[in-house]
Amino acid sequence: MDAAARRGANTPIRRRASATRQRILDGAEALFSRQGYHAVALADIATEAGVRVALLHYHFGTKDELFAAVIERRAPENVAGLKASLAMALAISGSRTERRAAIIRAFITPVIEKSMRGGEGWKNYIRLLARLANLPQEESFLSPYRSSFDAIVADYVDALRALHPEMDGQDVHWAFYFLQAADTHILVESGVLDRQSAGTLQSSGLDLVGEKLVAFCTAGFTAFLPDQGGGD
Amino acid sequence: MDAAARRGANTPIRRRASATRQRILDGAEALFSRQGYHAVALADIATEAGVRVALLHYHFGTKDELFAAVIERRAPENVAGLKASLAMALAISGSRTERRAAIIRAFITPVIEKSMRGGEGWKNYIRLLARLANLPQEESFLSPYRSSFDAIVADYVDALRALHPEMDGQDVHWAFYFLQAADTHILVESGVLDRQSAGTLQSSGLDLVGEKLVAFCTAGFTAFLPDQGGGD
DNA sequence: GTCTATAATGGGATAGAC
DNA sequence: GTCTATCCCATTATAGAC
Repeated sequence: MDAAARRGANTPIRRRASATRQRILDGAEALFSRQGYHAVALADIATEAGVRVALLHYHFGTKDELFAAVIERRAPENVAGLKASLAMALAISGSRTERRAAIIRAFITPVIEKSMRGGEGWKNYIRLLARLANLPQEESFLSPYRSSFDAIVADYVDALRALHPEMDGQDVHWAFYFLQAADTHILVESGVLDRQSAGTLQSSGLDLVGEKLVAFCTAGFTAFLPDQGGGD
Repeated sequence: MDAAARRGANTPIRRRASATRQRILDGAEALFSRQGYHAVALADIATEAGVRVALLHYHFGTKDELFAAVIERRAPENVAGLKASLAMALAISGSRTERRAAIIRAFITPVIEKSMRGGEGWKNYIRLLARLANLPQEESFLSPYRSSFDAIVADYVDALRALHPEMDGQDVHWAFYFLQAADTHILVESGVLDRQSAGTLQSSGLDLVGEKLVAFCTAGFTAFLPDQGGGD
């Protein structure tokens, strides 16, 4: 039986099944990202997706496995986006400060881009990842995703080290760590900024937040440059 | 009946009750900080505290109320520490960069101090607060604590504004927002740095992390200073 | 693939004895 | 104040009809 024959026989069912799977993943993604793993019941997800609870088990197995499926669905595209973004940034010329800013921007903006203009699903996915990044070591969900993400982070750190050979290698790690820390926090949209600025600033306007963060972090790196006099 | 008589009659019982309450709070604090609200069962807390589940209800009511009690126990001391720390920082003289660093350090170090040298309870408490700070707006636990914390943050922002009148007022908010974002992340001890640096750096050594973060953020603020040429 | 029905356990909360 | 016993609802997961 060749591919065409197989598809001819199975397409209608496969289509519907696949659509159902996507809707379940969408619902799970939305709820997990807003309430966290433990606060969400499978019944909630089923309602959100407009299906019966038994279907979740049929398509994905246990709750843990469904969660993992949510994480893994968009992971490759997300990592690929970061990889491509870094490659483009490395092609940019200019002063070292400009090139440093380009690398940092290349890390921050693709994720914001997906969150702001990738549709509701991406927005939820990014928030979910950011949430997970803010969990203590003890809670180790998403183990599979971590390795590929850490690998791409290593590429960014290497790029910054190559740009600043005069900088202590460990300090580059520290700086990038703080960058990531701030980045993951803003992507959760905790609302602290909105409250503390009494509404004059909005943390949900991620485009602006991202640009401000790039500026802040680019300047932050200068803390670890040797000769930075910085007097006044 | 005067205070002495009342105490004379009730002290033994009150003592024991109070000790029990503290042990329950300690256990709840430890588990909530490591696993989050929803992942922790009252039975877990009871076991951790070495008491029966019914006692949790007797002393604190519902699970929500127990959680609130955990937050509120150390909140006043924590806020008072930040307030005192800011006052001391404002008395420091030096260059504007030095004074900016002093204010930033005054925000970061007292919390680290409590986490590192305040005993296991404080360590757990700080991690719990940091966890909560990384939650989306939707999940609004700790509402009572927030207002007092936001008030002290406002004091820090005001101090930085006074120090840098040439800086756009909103940019000061942005910078302090990023500072807080990075700070809350490191206090969770997510372990990302440890993984990404292959163990050569440890995010659990909060004293060092704090000093690096102060340096990074102090430099980060210069992004929003008007005339910063920063060429190379 | 999707449904109904149900098993099996877990978890928050209360009553009442001591 | 602390204990035992228990209620009752929520939740995960499976079995089997369609």
